Amino acid sequence: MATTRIIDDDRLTAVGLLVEVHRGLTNKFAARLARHGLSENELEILLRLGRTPNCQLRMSDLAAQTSLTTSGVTRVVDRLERAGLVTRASCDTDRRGTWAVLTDTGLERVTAAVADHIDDVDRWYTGLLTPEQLAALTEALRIVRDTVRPEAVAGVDAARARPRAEV
Amino acid sequence: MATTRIIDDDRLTAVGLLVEVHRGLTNKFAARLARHGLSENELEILLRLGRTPNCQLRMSDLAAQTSLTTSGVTRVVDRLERAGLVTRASCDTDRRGTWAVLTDTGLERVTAAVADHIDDVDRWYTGLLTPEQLAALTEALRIVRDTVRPEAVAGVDAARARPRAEV
DNA sequence: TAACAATGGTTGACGGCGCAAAATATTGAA
DNA sequence: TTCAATATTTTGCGCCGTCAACCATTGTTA
Repeated sequence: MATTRIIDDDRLTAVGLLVEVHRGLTNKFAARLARHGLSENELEILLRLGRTPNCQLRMSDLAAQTSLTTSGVTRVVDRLERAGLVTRASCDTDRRGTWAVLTDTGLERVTAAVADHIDDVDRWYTGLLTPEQLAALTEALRIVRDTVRPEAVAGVDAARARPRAEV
Repeated sequence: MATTRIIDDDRLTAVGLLVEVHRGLTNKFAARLARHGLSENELEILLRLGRTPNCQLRMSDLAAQTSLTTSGVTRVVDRLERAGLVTRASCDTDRRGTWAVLTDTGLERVTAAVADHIDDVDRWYTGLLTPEQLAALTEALRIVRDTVRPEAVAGVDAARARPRAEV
């Protein structure tokens, strides 16, 4: 029982803060997203598709970008397809592959959802900080991201949906 | 299908970064925690208990601090109890209430786990930044945390396990 | 004191996601 | 050609945590 003091450490509270902020934001965002019938993961997938020239991406690319498992992506896309926001198309050049393709209604839906979402982001996150604070935050996060999740860095740009870049 | 341009926004990438970092860190941490037989949530609960003078906290307090549901806390504590790291004790002053009490082996376990964990935190997070960068990051996060999750601010300090602070 | 709302905690049903094993397609080598 | 090794996606199973319904206790109001 005695007194314990190992457990208070600055580094620990630093991550703690990050985790708390993440959870807090997630909760704040969830409500409005739900009004659009979307979860955070679903929004992210739709976004990634929407950022692409042809509005399509291969399942494995989605998995790489989102740090969902491929199986996770399968299920999310299942739901989105059932909702009519995405369709699957088989890949001509490699018949193992599958494209997830954003439908027109999918594009409309994500556009509307994102508009609202950005309001929330501004309200609960970026809008709370001075430009300098935000810049510093972003810079620090980018440094951590680059070493903790290097695939994603490549992923964002290398996600050219057209001829399917070899990895 | 057409060309899409709605979807690129600085604010969006700012949250995206936060989410990516969180996921990345979570993944990095999970491996070593698993070697201690703990999940992130389990570690957090043990930590909160360990920080307390009597190594005990009420279920509802744990829920408030961790932003798990009360039912979530019930199940985590179930597991921890099954593992012998925590016991439940009924509360004399309010017989609805239940204390979660850290056992001696629980304290040992969390101490060992935290030591390793801090290494990871330093390696993948705090150690990557200059003191100034870390300070700026922490400050910005704290601002966001305070508005996004005000309960937690009170919670951390008001978590005096002794006579049970009224909320 | 009786009646009833409010609080603390647990339970059952359920959904989301990961892991590992399938199913299918591709590539390379003998 | 044929067979092994590899790559892409899906599926079976199980864990974890939420939601809503529930029981027990406490506080309040009359």
